[in-house]
Amino acid sequence: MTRRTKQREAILDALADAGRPLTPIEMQDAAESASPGISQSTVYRTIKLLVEAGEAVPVPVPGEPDRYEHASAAEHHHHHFKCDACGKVFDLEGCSGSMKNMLPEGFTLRDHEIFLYGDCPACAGA
Amino acid sequence: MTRRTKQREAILDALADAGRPLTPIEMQDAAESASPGISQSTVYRTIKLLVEAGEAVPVPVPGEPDRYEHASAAEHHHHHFKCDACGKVFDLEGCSGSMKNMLPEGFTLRDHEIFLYGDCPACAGA
DNA sequence: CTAGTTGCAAAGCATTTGCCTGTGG
DNA sequence: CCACAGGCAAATGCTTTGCAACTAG
Repeated sequence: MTRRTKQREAILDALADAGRPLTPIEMQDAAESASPGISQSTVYRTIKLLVEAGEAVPVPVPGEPDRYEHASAAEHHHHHFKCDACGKVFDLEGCSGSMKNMLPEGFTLRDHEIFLYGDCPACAGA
Repeated sequence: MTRRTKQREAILDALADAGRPLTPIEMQDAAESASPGISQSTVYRTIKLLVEAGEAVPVPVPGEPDRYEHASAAEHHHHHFKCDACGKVFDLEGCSGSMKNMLPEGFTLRDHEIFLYGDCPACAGA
């Protein structure tokens, strides 16, 4: 039912190698060398499959299309950083703690998402 | 150059009255009674104008289209809560503090965004 | 073999833009 | 008056889907 094809390997490898969340376009570019001519439909379909299979995790980015990261990155609670200059999203370790003190009366808390913005080392240096 | 029309008043009033960030669709619905037949183009064009004029502020929601809130709500630093059940976004007071401890070596911090998820009082009660 | 996969092109959505009519000042 | 605004519809940009050809197992 889940067949092993070079397109799927290319996409999963791209995610694993990147070490950071990728957009569908970035995945397609990264997969292009391992599987030339790979189509966008395949990229999107494969993303959906990988997410359902738990091998990839969607990373919602405020105001932008979702990115996706390899499941191994999602094993621990973490957040993300987006570079103002190059637009890349990076993983951040840790979490500043509970958000409960921000919650008004009557609301229940299930999860939270934190995004930091600034410059990544490569761009800050330039 | 900025003409006062009933469509623009309807949209600005909708934002002011809502007291929480609205999607373009929600704005159109809310403006419908004050300005029947208002078109989507007008809603989007007006949003853009209001944002440029500083009367409305975009609220980026992870994985979803932007919402917008009235400028008065953005005068102080705050974050947002999204209800899992009804999908509405609410303003939250305060901020749990600095995020600098999450930042790896070499990154610079400009801003941050926090989103909490759970149930709002209306939905949690039901 | 043959059901799962792929590529292409068309279809969907949300948002933007062009164009011509309408109207605020 | 007449330049700014509004409504409609076509155009975008991103993502999904239908379909016929292809291929892994």
